[in-house]
Amino acid sequence: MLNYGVKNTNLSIRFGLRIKELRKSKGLSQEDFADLCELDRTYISGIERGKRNPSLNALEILAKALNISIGELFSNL
Amino acid sequence: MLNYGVKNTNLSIRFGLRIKELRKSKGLSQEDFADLCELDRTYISGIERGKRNPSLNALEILAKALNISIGELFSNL
DNA sequence: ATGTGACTCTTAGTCCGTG
DNA sequence: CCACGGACTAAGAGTCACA
Repeated sequence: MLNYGVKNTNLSIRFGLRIKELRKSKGLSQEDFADLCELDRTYISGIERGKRNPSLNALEILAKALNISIGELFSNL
Repeated sequence: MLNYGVKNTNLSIRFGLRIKELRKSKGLSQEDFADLCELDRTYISGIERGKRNPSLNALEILAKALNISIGELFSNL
């Protein structure tokens, strides 16, 4: 895999912004959203800031909490 | 995160089949495809068998090698 | 309400091989 | 050409105290 040790890749940044936008459109705080996902608040924060590289499993959890498909997580990306 | 230690989740199985289908539609062997992705042959094999839980970064690599968007990886899923 | 560094534990992903 | 395993290193999951 390329990009060893590099956080803040373009994709993770754009993905984080997308999650933030989707979360806000539901009127949820990071904490509310984290509870919905049964994930830690700081983990959500890390994703939204592009500091995390979530797994397929995590994507599924995020999508379910937002009531959209995984594919839709990547619309406008 | 729930589902510790559980491989073979429904999603990873379906996703693996989707990757396999997309790879074959390009007439590529697992090894050819792995080389294209600059990923390990056994890792691709694991993904297709639903034994792996690829990261967002890995999804991007797979999508690029297949010349489709990440969202399209999840069409018909 | 959120950002952030640092931490432990587990997994992602590699590299060697076999049938 | 592919499924599958063992052993390994780098990175992700998940959490905390503090700003």
